[in-house]
Amino acid sequence: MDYKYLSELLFPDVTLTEEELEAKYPPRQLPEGAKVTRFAPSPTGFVHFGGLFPTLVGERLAHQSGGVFYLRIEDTDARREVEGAAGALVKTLSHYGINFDEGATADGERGDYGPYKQSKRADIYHVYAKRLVAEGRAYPVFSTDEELSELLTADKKAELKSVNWEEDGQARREAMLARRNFTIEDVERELSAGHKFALFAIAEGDGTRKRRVNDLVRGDLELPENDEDVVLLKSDGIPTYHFAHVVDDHLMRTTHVVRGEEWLPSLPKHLQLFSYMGWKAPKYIHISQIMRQDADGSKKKLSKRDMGANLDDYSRLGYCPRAVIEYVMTLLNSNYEEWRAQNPDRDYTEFPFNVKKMSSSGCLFDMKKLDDVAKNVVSRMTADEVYAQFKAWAESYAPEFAPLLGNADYARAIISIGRGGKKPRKDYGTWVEIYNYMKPFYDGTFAVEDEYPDTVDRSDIKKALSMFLETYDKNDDAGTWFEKIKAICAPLGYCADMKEYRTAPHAYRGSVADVSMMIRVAVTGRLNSPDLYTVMQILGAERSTARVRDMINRL
RNA sequence: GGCCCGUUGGUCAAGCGGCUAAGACGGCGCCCUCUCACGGCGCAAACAUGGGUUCGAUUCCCGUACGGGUCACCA
Repeated sequence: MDYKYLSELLFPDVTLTEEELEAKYPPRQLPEGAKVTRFAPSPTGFVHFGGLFPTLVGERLAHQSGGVFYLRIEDTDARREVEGAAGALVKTLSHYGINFDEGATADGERGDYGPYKQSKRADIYHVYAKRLVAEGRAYPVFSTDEELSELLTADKKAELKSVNWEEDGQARREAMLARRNFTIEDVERELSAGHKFALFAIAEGDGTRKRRVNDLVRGDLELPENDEDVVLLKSDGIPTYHFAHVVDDHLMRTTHVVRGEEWLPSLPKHLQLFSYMGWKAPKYIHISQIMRQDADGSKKKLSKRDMGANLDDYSRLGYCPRAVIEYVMTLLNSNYEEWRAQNPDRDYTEFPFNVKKMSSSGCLFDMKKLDDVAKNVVSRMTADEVYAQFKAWAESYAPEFAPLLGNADYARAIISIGRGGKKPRKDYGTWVEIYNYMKPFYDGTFAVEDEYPDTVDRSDIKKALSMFLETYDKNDDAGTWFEKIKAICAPLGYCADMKEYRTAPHAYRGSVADVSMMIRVAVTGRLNSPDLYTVMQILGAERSTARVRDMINRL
């Protein structure tokens, strides 16, 4: 068959040449060892938590080495595209401090290796598609519009639960061989009938033979050679992921492809295409999926509906971006926590990220661990930082509370409790938690949420609160303030000394802890609170005593 | 079902032929203590399994089991 003629028949409009493209997208001038990586999402929705892994790896690899991190939008499937998803993606990632050097950014394209949207690169793909046809390595498959729409709607074969794999495989092999069988006349006839064609690459591999391929995290792998014809171009002329990946990552001079492990099975296809093209394949890093624990205890891929799957969930729940990043870093590099312990105040970008320290087994998403990481992150922040971020959060998620934060000094005083020093307190890790923490400090949100335990005598409470009011002096320091509380104990038959009380609890009606509790509930409305003295200092004498008086009247 | 990847405490994980098998989260206990925390100290808790190789296997090889992925004109 005259493949050259066939290629002209199929791609009469190709005017670009490979030489021109190579000249337009020359090898990048970068320092030795600089890595070029990309985030290449399909704009089908929100940014998935699982997607943050490869993204962060790519970003670190590039920026740590003085390389380039770019964004390429893989919008080759128009049916699944979600309007505005690409923009939202960039925005969310930027919120997490992940920024692109080039690509389809929010304000248009940036960089010399574009276009960065695959839908705008059709003419580029066609240059190479044409060449493969001319070399006898790719062939067209025609289908009528009816057949096509049938294909497009019969989307998921997986829905056919009981697929007979053996028959299916046999049928596909036969279909494949049948498709390769055609004449030039067939093509001319189909073309003149106005039928569209998909372009397939001929698989020259032997599926029974293994080939050693390398993955930077997994090491050497034994993968079978590809023996399945791959779709290069769909009937609409747009490439599939496989072809686009090969062409784009070559032309954009990607050095390292970081992607989910679900791509591992199709790696032989990609390697084969690189070899057909005569290009050097990039290095690959396949990342394991993030799993979640199912109700029955089994592991499941973190899916879209799961809590915590959508990155924007974390904003709503009040996790600051740095906490989420920090958590991801601990999952990505096993020695990260150790490094963090030694460098509590360094930015995570200073951590020497190492591909070799990455785990190759999938991990379970652990909310508890995230919470702990978040507490650590927030505890190391300055009061100003916490104030600014919390306020921003409140404006979107707690609008009724946000105005109360107008008094910055007051809010900062609350936030400053236990902050600073070598071992800052870890009272809250999310803005939701700090919101709850702060409520008692504002009359607008103060409420008696906890009742006194039934075991406590009401008249004792009344007496204690009255005595407290009589002796309270706002000018007392913490020591004398507490001495006065102790002084209340004896007349009521409570023990002022905890040690002593523990030795003989039945000798007393209660202890100074109980008396403190009575005051605590009156002042904060809760059984638990930060240090009571400090709370009252922040609230001010007037408000504190007023709340105590209210409580006395309530009882 | 074929192919591929994986398997150290409940979770994340160190380990890379010889260790009482780290550490972190969580759990539990004790201490500190005006509460809750924070902090300190401690406890329980693991090499999936069967064969090899070896003087010696968590570590190397093979099988089995289990988990995951994948088999689209989706990515």
